Amino acid sequence: MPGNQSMSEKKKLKRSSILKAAVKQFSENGFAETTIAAVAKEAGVSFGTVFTYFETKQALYEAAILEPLEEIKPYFSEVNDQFKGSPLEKIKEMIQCHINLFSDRSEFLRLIQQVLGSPERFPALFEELATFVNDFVGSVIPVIEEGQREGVFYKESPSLIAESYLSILNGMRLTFTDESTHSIWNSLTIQALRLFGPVTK
Amino acid sequence: MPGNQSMSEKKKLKRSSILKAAVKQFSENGFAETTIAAVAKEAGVSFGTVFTYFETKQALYEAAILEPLEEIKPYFSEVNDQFKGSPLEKIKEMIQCHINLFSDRSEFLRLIQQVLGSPERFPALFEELATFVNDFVGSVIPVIEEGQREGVFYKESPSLIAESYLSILNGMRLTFTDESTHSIWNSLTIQALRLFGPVTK
Amino acid sequence: MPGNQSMSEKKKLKRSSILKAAVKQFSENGFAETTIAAVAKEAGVSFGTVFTYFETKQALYEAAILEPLEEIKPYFSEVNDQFKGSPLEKIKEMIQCHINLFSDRSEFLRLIQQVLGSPERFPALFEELATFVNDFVGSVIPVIEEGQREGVFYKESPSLIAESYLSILNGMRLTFTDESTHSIWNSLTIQALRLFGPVTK
Amino acid sequence: MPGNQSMSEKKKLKRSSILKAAVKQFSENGFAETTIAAVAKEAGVSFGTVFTYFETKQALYEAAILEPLEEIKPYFSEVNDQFKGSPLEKIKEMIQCHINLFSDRSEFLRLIQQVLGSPERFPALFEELATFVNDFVGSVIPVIEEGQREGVFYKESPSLIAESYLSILNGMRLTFTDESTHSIWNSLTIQALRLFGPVTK
DNA sequence: CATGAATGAGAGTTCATTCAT
DNA sequence: TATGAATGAACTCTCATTCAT
Repeated sequence: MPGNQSMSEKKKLKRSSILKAAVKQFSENGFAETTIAAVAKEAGVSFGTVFTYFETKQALYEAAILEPLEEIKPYFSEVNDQFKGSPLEKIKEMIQCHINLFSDRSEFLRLIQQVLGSPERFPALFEELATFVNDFVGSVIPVIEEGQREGVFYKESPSLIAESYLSILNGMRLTFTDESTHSIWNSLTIQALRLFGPVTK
Repeated sequence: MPGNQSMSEKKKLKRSSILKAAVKQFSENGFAETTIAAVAKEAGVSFGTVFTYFETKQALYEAAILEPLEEIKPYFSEVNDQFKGSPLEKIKEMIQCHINLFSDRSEFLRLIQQVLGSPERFPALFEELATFVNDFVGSVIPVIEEGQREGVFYKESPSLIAESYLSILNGMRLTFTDESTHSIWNSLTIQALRLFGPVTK
Repeated sequence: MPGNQSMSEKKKLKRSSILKAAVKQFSENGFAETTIAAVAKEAGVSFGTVFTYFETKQALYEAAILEPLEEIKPYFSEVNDQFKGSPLEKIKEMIQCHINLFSDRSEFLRLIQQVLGSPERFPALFEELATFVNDFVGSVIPVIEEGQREGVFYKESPSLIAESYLSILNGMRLTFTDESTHSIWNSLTIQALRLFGPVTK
Repeated sequence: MPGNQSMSEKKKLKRSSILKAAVKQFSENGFAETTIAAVAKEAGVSFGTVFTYFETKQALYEAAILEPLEEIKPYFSEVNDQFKGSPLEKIKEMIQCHINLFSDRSEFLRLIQQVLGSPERFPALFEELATFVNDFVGSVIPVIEEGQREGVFYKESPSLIAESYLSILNGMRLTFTDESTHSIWNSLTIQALRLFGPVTK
């Protein structure tokens, strides 16, 4: 029955508008200082409706983090396959891609940093992020090693390089709060690249 | 009168034990999910006593950030004077110093990151931190410029170098949560240095 | 839909039962010594429900005063029109009417006196009452003046007469706390009347 | 020893300055919303000192009412003896005296009205005031009766006359908040007198 | 399914009172 | 005696969650 179909569509839309509102509110005000009522208002529904789609506030918070995380994951996996060219070119492309991501999705990244900053408070989410980090590190190491064999990357522990790269990504989101200016983000690319190898130009 | 002296001593001790407890609790649980009662318990006083020393929870939070910030400030100012040797040596020393600081004072740094992550929520504190960042950048730029003239640092915008350095410092605190292992922190020094210039060894 | 109607009915009933309880509690214990919990208990609801209908304790207090004041207003306006006969008969009737009101609604009148006794504490409410007084005085003056022309009322400033009449009304509520005995209230009518003119019998 | 003497003097002064401050604060803010700290500040002492002179807040409140009441009592007793002339003259003088008292001591009278308005809250004080009222009524009745025999006062229950007189006194304090203008208070004298008998001029 | 009234646990804050100095 | 730091009872208000409509 097409009626069912369209109703299901409607419901999905409503659910995702709530989730979007949740990302916004949680990222601005944190878990505790975000009220379900504020999320509902932002999403244009009554607060009772939020509970129709998400059992508890905690569940909403987890969904607001885990679902966007799934969207982001592809950009951090299969590094060797999805980017093309020499190791240096692959990493350059990857950084460009990540920087774009980070400059666009500042709200979601604030959420990530809330979790990273409160491991005891959100253990399950933190674990999920740790796995994400490990997967990325595992995925990028082969590229780094190849670059090292080619002599273009520092002879440094590949995992350390990968982790310092994640550090600067995260740190940039804290340091450059005025997200908009893409020019700055672009010029950060080369700084990130310098964690991998000496890049003069 | 020595009585006055010792009473004032006692009071200062109590105040600082409350402040220390506040740093711990706020850093673990954030502003909203930290209760005054928990701080009081941690400090070994009744919750009423907390209000003897700090007018409101907000004031306690601000003190927990601003007072340690004052202690930290010297390490981020007068870079050119307080570190010795060539520009490369100065920066190396500076990084070593900052990394030690960051690895030791993880609680306080979490607080900083809470503020950086919620500029709208804590505008006054955020402004304070922005000033701190600007002062540091202003203080380190001459050293970078000298290193650039010597040809050991990248010909990159000095302020961009300085800010990317702060980014990696901040980001490291998020990425390496298990603070203890100093060995990791040490090996991060070289990665930070590589934001300034090509460092092979 | 009758369902809507009845729900709205139910809510109005609950709201007014809370308001009634508030009048009782506030009049007995004053603003500060009345707890929302006590009002809720008296009204047979949980204290959270009180906040569903009144935003703050202060708002509840204001409603407890202003809403009954609206009910009372008609008895103090259009004096010339609503009471019949000669000026003396009009005033006599009016006093009778007011005395009945005052002897019946002692709780509400205590609230009024709390506000009159704390103008700095409740400035908005006080202003409202001042307006009420002025309106009454303005409304009764023509009747007094007519009585003066007829020679049955004292040749005294009409507004002074009106205000002294309000004074005795208010004062009676303080002096005769054991409200019940209507006989006393009745015999007070003549005393009030004597503020207007010489009444022998 | 004169030292003792003067210390005792000093103490009495301090006690009375606290009491004076208490009358002011309690009359403005009521019992519950007056803090000991505010009284202490007004009196220029530390709040600990207040407890040196008055055991509890309640005791301070009672003293703030009962001690001025003692000062006032003489003006409400022995009416027949302390005022001179015919009954009409006596009553006229008495009213003048009371009106002066009421217009001068508005703070204290607000306290009285707080107690009259909350008999359940301050039963002991209320009882004290009831006795005061009874004593006054008993003291003034003979004068009224004499005036009635002379034919200048209404043939009305003397106690009712006395009580309605107290009512108007009390009510005036509520109605005329802007205490200062003595002219108004003076013109109120005649209105009060009209509760006793017909007074044309 | 959507709504929002009802509930009450929980938190910040105030302040009388105690008591060591 | 004077002081003010320490304490904790008590109160207002918020808000997640439930559930009847």
